[in-house]
Amino acid sequence: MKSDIAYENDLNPSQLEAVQYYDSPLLVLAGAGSGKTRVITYKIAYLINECGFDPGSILAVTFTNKASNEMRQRVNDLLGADTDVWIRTFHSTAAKLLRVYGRMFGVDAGFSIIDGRDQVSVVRQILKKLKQDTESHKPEKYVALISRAKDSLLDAQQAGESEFSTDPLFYDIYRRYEDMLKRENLFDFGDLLFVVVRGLKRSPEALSALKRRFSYILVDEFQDTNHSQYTLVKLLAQPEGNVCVVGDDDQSIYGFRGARVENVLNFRKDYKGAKIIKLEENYRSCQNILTASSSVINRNPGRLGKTLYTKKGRGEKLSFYRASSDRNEALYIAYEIQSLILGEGYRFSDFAVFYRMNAQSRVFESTFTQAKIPYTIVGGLRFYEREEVKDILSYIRLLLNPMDEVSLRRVIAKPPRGIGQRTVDRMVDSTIALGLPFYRAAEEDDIFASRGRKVKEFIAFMKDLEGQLDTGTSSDLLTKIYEETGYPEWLEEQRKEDKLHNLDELYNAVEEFSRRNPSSPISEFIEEVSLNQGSGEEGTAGNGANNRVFLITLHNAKGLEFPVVFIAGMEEGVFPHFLSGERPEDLQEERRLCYVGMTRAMERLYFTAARIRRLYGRSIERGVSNFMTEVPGELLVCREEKGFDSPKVSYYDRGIEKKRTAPKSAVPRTRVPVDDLEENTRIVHEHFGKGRVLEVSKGIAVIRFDDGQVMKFMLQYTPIRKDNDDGD
DNA sequence: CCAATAAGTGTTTTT
DNA sequence: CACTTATTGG
Repeated sequence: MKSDIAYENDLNPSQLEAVQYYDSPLLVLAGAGSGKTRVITYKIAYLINECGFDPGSILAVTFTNKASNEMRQRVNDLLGADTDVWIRTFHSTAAKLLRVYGRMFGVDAGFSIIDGRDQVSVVRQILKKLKQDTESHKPEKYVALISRAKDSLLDAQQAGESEFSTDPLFYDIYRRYEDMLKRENLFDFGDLLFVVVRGLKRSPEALSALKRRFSYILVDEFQDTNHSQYTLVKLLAQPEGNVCVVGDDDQSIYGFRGARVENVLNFRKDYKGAKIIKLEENYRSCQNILTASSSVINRNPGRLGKTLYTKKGRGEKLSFYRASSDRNEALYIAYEIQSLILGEGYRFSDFAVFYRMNAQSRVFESTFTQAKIPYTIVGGLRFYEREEVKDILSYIRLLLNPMDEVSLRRVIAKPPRGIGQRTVDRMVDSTIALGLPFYRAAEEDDIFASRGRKVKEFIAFMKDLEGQLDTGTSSDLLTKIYEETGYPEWLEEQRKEDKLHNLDELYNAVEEFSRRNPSSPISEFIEEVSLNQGSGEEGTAGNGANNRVFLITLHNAKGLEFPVVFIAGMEEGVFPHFLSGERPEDLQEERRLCYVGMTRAMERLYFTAARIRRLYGRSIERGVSNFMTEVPGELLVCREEKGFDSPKVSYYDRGIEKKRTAPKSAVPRTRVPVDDLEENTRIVHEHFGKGRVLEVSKGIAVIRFDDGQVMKFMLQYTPIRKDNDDGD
């Protein structure tokens, strides 16, 4: 196929240089919105079309599945066909290598992958065995330590030798954790990379095999690489230098999971003759947004420093709104979205709401549902992490890997079948002692028999299901599991409609998978969902397939862009998060996160805060985030919520002391008095205060508020009423 | 020894 | 609020 890509036309001079350069290792310092994905995708096309690289020998790594899917799509569009280029996340690259070259790496390629919550339950198990209370020794803390050790390529012994932690208990826990995972052929996320890197270091054959396999390597979001990821790239790309990394030190936001910005800063030292190209023209944001975000990020010391510029106009000023409560913060955003749609012709999909914590999404979900604003939640409690979905998947995992104690413990009492903790402990002990999967061990050890019929029944039906594993389709197997476990009936008894619905969704997902990959075993489905944690049907509401507002954490927002962005929860303690307050580098990472959020916005950028926020069942009053003071005042329009009666306290929050609060539904209550609105009527809007009606037609009112703002509202959904001040 | 219920508690970000 | 552990009744 002849190449007809207009490189010179489609790319600016720096981008073009980055695409065409391949004489030595290349570091592209790409500012926010400077077209870095464009560079990577065009470079892949260029390598194939102009330099004669075999597509299958190019490896392009990203951090999220979302990013890799998008990149594949764009490469396919450029090349006009489905490409063989390896476009994968780091973890999926490592998993694939281990599945294919398991023997070379000395691992059993039938391993299962466990997620963070499984890790916690393993550590909890270990702490129990060690008779340590989980109050003072939090499992999560040890999981984090273990993960960081693996990121740093330290096993339990090496961690001990290098005094990785000051907690002496840690090494014992880590060692037991390793033993258990090994015994059960389980890999956590950190293992995937750790085992590959260790294998490459130990085995020159493996290393040279992979070097032959991959002739060029591209890495996206290089500032987010941890030590093991950095080492993997280095092993594959040194000394040949066939590598291009793209990153932005200002967007490093994953320090908490071991990312090292220094990897960007040190690239030139580690790769001899490395070329550095900066991309500084921003194609995304208006000048005001760019200026404001630069002003924020400038507070951070030790940056490489870039000067971003744009040819776009100044655009609107940024806006800050402080609501009285989290609920009213969400309402404000809902009205603002409706107003911009009516007044400026935006669509729902032009908007995104960013927040620091997943817990903040709930209030937006309920408020948007009420306001009839369709939304999509990205991240949060993902589909494949939901209890009922994980339970069913665990049955499959247990069938695929009968040594998997984590899955066994998960499913054994779901639904309850008369087998408890104590019996499982015995089953597991026996399994360990005999080194056999539990349903083989049952034949060797009458401990199982002594527990009577219940255990035998469980084993019998698991054996039966095992027999079904290789016969029939994946969806047949799922049907069988639904039938034999009685899980759906169990949910039905408890009236868990949502959960039942999720099992239907799961069935659809499996069926869809079978259709897409007719010859693939169900293990590949499990692999996909284990690594692709973000995919699947997310929580959605409203109709219209793609025209939805995005609700998303700041971390997940990286790499995306939206015409209008709301950054919610701009409160000290929420953002920056109070746990990041201790060390200055943590605060700097929060600031980079703020920068990432701000630079997603193309045309309009709003900050919002709540004076009082309900979180973890408590209502707490908080001050405004210090980040707000870092946005230049002349670029920011600030407003505070105005209530119906009092300028400060809203109506909704009178019952902060856990007394009953105002009626749940704001919509019907506010609809009443507006029917007779006409031109020139004085009104009060719950959030924007007093104003005058300029125009009313088809249920939409145009209002000029006393502070000069003109906004449009759908009367049906807006808390507005006639101003009766004169009368009283 | 199992399973349902009550009480208590900690509060981030993700592959 | 959501999730873990302690308790009690079977």
